[in-house]
Amino acid sequence: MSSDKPPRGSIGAIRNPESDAAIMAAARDLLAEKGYGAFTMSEVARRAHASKPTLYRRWDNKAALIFDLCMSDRTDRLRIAEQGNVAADLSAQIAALWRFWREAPTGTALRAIIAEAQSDDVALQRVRDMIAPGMPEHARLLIEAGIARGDLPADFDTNTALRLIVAFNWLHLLTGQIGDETPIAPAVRMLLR
Amino acid sequence: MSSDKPPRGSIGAIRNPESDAAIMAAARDLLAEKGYGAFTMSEVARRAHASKPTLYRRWDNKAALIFDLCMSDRTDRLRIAEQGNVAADLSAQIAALWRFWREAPTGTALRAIIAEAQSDDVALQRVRDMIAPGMPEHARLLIEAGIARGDLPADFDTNTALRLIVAFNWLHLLTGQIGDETPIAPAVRMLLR
Amino acid sequence: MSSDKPPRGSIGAIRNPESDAAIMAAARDLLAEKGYGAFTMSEVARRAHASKPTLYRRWDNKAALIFDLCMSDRTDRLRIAEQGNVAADLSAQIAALWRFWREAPTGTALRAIIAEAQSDDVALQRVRDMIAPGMPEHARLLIEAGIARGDLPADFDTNTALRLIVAFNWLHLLTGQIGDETPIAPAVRMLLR
Amino acid sequence: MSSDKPPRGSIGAIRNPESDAAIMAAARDLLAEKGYGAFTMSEVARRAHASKPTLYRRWDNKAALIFDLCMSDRTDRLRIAEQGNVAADLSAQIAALWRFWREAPTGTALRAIIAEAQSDDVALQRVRDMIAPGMPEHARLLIEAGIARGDLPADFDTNTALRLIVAFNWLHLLTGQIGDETPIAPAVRMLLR
DNA sequence: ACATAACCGAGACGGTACGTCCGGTCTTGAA
DNA sequence: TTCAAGACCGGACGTACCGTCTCGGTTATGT
Repeated sequence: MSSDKPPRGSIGAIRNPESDAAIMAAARDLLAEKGYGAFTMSEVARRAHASKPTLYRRWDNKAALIFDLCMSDRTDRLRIAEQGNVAADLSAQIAALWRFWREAPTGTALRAIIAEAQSDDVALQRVRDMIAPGMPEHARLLIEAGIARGDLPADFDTNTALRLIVAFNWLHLLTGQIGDETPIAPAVRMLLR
Repeated sequence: MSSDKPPRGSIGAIRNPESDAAIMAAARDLLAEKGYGAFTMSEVARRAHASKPTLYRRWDNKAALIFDLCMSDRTDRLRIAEQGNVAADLSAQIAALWRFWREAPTGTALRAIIAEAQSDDVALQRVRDMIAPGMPEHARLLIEAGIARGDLPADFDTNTALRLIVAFNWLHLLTGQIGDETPIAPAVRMLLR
Repeated sequence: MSSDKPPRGSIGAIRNPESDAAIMAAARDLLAEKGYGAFTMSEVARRAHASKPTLYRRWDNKAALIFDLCMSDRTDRLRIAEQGNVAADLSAQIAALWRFWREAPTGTALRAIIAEAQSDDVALQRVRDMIAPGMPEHARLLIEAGIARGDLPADFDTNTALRLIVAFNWLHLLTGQIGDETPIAPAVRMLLR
Repeated sequence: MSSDKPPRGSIGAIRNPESDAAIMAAARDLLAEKGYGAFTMSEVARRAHASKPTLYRRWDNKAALIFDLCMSDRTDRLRIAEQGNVAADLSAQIAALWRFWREAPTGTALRAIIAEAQSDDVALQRVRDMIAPGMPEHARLLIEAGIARGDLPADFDTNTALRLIVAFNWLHLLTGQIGDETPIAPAVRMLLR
């Protein structure tokens, strides 16, 4: 899964894009297999058949790499079959996100980057940018569709709702409680009235 | 602030209770002054004029100490002058909590323990216990008073609301955004209808 | 050769003298087996069942360790059976030194430390101290005995002779030519008249 | 001093002879300015507006470049006004050599190549060749003139004397003590009787 | 009165990750 | 075919922190 035996080597004076991919893949695998506690730059380098300087040429530090890992594979499996019911759709989407976090290592990566941000100001800023107003776009689109449809009042406070949704997701992620999806529906119901 | 100059020394075959306090104080100060990134067991020991074994005799590891720090000074300044308006009271209480987190190092400690919990299962369990159903008791009392008063419907989903409040607080804490209290009121309004 | 399996561990708040010995032994072995090019602090640590911080607690850097290695086992096998002939005795002594340098890793260590001194001012100063006036004491004693005996004139310039002897030894050491002892006698003859 | 701003670029299928000179000049300057510790192939390339492959196309490795540096500018300023007194002439010549080593970076280069030779067999062989019998030619000529003149006995052991002179020079060079010329005269006196 | 036992501060220890540095090789695209 | 530029691997460097361990000493308790 993480082995193209011969090291890639340089392809000239520009960075080898293969390396980026190999490193990211190795990092993803490592995070998935061993978790954040065993996530080591040296081990990532070893698995990617890369060298530590190559890693640090591309990412300032461990936190930056994990952040990229976080960002790299979002917005994929989060497409849901919308049914025109805001509450149901939003619940389904959150459940899909939780499922995604459980299956891909993205959930673990996000936990890691949030942890890292508690002692690294640069990482903190990046995390802040992740939750800018209107930010979980998928959710915003659902809500806006609901408003357009008239299911939600025209003056619905979308940004506040979105922020509460993010907060709700993070809380469950950070406490390792994204396995049980039953809390989702009541929360969504409360937010939408 | 962290100096009772003469080292305490032993008081015999039982543990010196002064040490606990001195260590906690040193830990609190260190966290307040330098933040979680510079929070080191060795430095805590040095400041407390204690030794590392003394620390580890009382706390299993760094996470346990930080957790204790978190728990030690809660539920103090969170008394607010209730006015009988659930939304206003709840907002005031959340604002008071944020203020408390800003002023005391408790906020930093909570951030630290959440970070620690991302790679330490024992810490994770402790964090989970912190947010058990009905858990921010102060808030629960306010909501229950509102239900009793009739301001909130009898079937109001208190636990879900509480969880959303916790999530909302954590999100702002973990992203270093507890300085601006304006998001509080809209969020509370959304939760209470 | 370098294995007392159980790691030594700390003996309290003072440094474990066993560690010093174990590290020095490991360093000596490594230098003898693999040479200066493969002499690595990590490898020394590994062989000594010590940790890198333990090495660096005792020696500022690689150069300091090698220097100690140099100094640790001098003036041992250099006792020769004096015959009362200054030239013969001095030649024998130099030959004994070359033999010592060949057999013990001290020769390699000295080569290493001289090399290191070319890019490390602290090491340079240490090397300078090694060759302070009157410094190869064994040789000085032989010459002084010769003066006392009347074999050498009373105004014999001992320090200059000593310095030339050191220079001669170094030249052959640094060029890997301490195996052939034939150049010794003519040189000594020239120095003593 | 090390800047011909426009990079030279290729002149086609043959090697650009300008590069050799530019690289040597850059290397010389770097060695003179920052010393051996900061002497880096990358830095030489940067200063010479050359690339590392260009360096390695012409020199096998760092040691080879430094060696060339050593050899490139010898036997220039070492002409002295001979006075027909072997001791005086030899002393003057050694002093001139030391001055040369101090002023040109050749002294530093020689220190560097000797250091390099301690962990590189090829460099070691080159260094050995530098001190082949009869090798510091300037000094040999002076001594041979002295013999011819009758100042030195016909059976004077020139090679041994030369070797001791080289050794003496190296010792002072390697210990950074070529600034004080007072030790020269006594040493020469001892070697010539 | 004295021995015991648990405490204490100090700090060294093994282990291991971090992020940096340099030597020598490789590839591109231009000349 | 050469060139400049610069990315690449490999691996050593020296630092930091965690949690453990031992020392030498102090103090309350048990005899």
